[in-house]
Amino acid sequence: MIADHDRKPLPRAFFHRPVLEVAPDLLGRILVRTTEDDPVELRLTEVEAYAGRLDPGSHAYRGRTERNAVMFGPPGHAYVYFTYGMWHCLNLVCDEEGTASGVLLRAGEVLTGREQARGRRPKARNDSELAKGPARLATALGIDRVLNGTDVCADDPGAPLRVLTGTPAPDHRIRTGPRTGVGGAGATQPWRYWIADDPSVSPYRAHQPRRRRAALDAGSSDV
DNA sequence: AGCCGGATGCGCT
DNA sequence: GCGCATCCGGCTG
Repeated sequence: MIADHDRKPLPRAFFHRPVLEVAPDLLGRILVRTTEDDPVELRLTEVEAYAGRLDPGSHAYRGRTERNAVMFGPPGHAYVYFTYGMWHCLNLVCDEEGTASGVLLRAGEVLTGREQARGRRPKARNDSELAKGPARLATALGIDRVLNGTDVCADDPGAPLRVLTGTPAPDHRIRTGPRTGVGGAGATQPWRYWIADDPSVSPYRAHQPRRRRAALDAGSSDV
């Protein structure tokens, strides 16, 4: 259950701060996806910070392109990208306009609209798997590139995507560690944040450099 | 319970 | 062309 006084949208000023402040502060907040069907509401349990031009792990590291343009825009908007040929991931733009930082929403606990979420994620074996992982979260909420650039601070209760106040996670329940699947110079910063012992948090996976075909062929010398 | 490969499209070098 | 802010199924122990 979500109390009425926890249902206020986060003001744009919330996102108008350094990404390393915003990211942990998003834990425990409520993400609401509204469609023609029942809305799905989830409590954020895991996020990652991406620090734009300063961050080799960020899509914005090499500057502005058509794809990452939203990251350079005003805070409080959704940056949605398509990856691995089949998945979408959702980020929230932070900092000031012109500074391309964002927070990747990696996991959450579905609170309402479970039927909707389950319909979109038929392979989830239990409720805690509905949004365990960034692409699963986007799938469970029916998020795709159509929502790229959406204002998540809109006052309109019918807006497609909103972030509500919820109950922020207390500091002593927040854990930090390296970002999942990020390699190279971006791998060292502990910019992944999650709520301790929450069953919806995704397992950590280190970056896996894809071996090239030549290396694979050399490995199987007997044929 | 943990590792590995395939699926699959597109952005960027 | 390469590699990706991933997920899932199938394999091994």
